[in-house]
Amino acid sequence: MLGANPPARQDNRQTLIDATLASVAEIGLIRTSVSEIITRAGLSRGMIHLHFQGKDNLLAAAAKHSSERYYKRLDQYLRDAKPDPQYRIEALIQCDLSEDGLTEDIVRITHEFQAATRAFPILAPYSDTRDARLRRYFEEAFTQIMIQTGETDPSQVSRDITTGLVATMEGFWVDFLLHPQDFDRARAARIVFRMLSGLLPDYFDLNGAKAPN
Amino acid sequence: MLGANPPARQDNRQTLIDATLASVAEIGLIRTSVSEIITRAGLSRGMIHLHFQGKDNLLAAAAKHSSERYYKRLDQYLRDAKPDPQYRIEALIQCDLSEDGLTEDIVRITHEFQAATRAFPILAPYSDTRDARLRRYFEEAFTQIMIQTGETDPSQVSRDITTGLVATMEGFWVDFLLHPQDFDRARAARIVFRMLSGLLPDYFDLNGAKAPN
DNA sequence: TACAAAAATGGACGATCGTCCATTTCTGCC
DNA sequence: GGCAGAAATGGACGATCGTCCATTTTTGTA
Repeated sequence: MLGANPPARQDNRQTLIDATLASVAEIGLIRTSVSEIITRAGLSRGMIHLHFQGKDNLLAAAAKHSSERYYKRLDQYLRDAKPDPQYRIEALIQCDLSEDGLTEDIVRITHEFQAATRAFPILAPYSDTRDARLRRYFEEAFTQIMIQTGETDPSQVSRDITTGLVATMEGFWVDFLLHPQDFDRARAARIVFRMLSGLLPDYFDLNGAKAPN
Repeated sequence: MLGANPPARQDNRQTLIDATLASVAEIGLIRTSVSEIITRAGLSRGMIHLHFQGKDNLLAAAAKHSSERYYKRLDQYLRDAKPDPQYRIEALIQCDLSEDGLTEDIVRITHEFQAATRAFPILAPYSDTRDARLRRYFEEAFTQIMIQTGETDPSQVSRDITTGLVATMEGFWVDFLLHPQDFDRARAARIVFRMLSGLLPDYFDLNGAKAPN
């Protein structure tokens, strides 16, 4: 029957995606087999073929879901931030280091998919979107600041600062991945703001964004 | 016979390690099977068991070899650097961004092993040694600088700057991994030195280390 | 040259992989 | 209640996985 129980169909689809992400986070992509996924999902083998036509498409859907979940959090932090660019920048940094944005599961999943791009080219579109979106938001905000400061080449300087900042945030994720128990979110934020206050002392101090004098 | 042809034995051992690293770089750890390795090495299946008792040990040996290769380059750059801490720091940065230190193969291998730590716990000791050694060298040099500047808490500040710098370098590696063709080594170095010159303007400018005034 | 030990070979093994499909179960309408 | 048709099942399939070992080849010494 057309449209018969579409919610249930979507439920099982999502259950498979959730089980895949849970498995990737817990035992890694290498050990995430079809059997492992369907066991975690509590469904039968055929479901993967029915919903995704194969394992690769399921992995892609899982990567996409993980990526979109990250976007949503980022946009939510931006909506809650003051409109001035330095506060938007602070919001992005805090989001990327927050307890709900940077979890062991999330950072593991992100890095597993990043590393697996070579073996599963289908994952490529979702493997660096974190960087891409974060970069765009940062760059827009820094360009606003550079225009305010009367910088002669606002575009180049904002691109440089953005690249450095994104790299630093990415590096903190790797740091967290390798040493989750030693990682200090507040210290990481302080370090980032120390760096920014060195570059833009009128807009940042060690505690974060500040109102221009 | 005891000691019979030990060079050849070591040759085949190293051939297996090289083949493993080449496979990991080219097709990823997931697709790096025993068959793949022995085909690349031009040896027979049994050699892995003979030399390494199993695939896991071979992977660990490959990770170790890759890690030690990184050390050697780092130490060579340090030996060639001027003794002042800012020049040592510059040397470490240049090493980590150089054309022989940061290649597509190396960065892929590094990230594959990092991500695989969960599936192969035996790889853990070699997965974050890059960070560890780089961190130690940086911190020693920054501490020297902080003592020179009369900083009240040289240890804490140098640790913070080191953590931020290592994170940034790590992030550039991820950046290079995802976009090797777009990556600009000189620009990456400039960005790092821009960051450092903001923090320590007496020791760095946009071009790198400078002699204190 | 003959011999013993190490090195190297490559096929066999059971386990597990991902895919596929014949079958059963479920669901909403006539 | 009967009937499509979709949803879901789970076993079968060939391929490939990593391991292991009986056998052959190579090597250095006696």
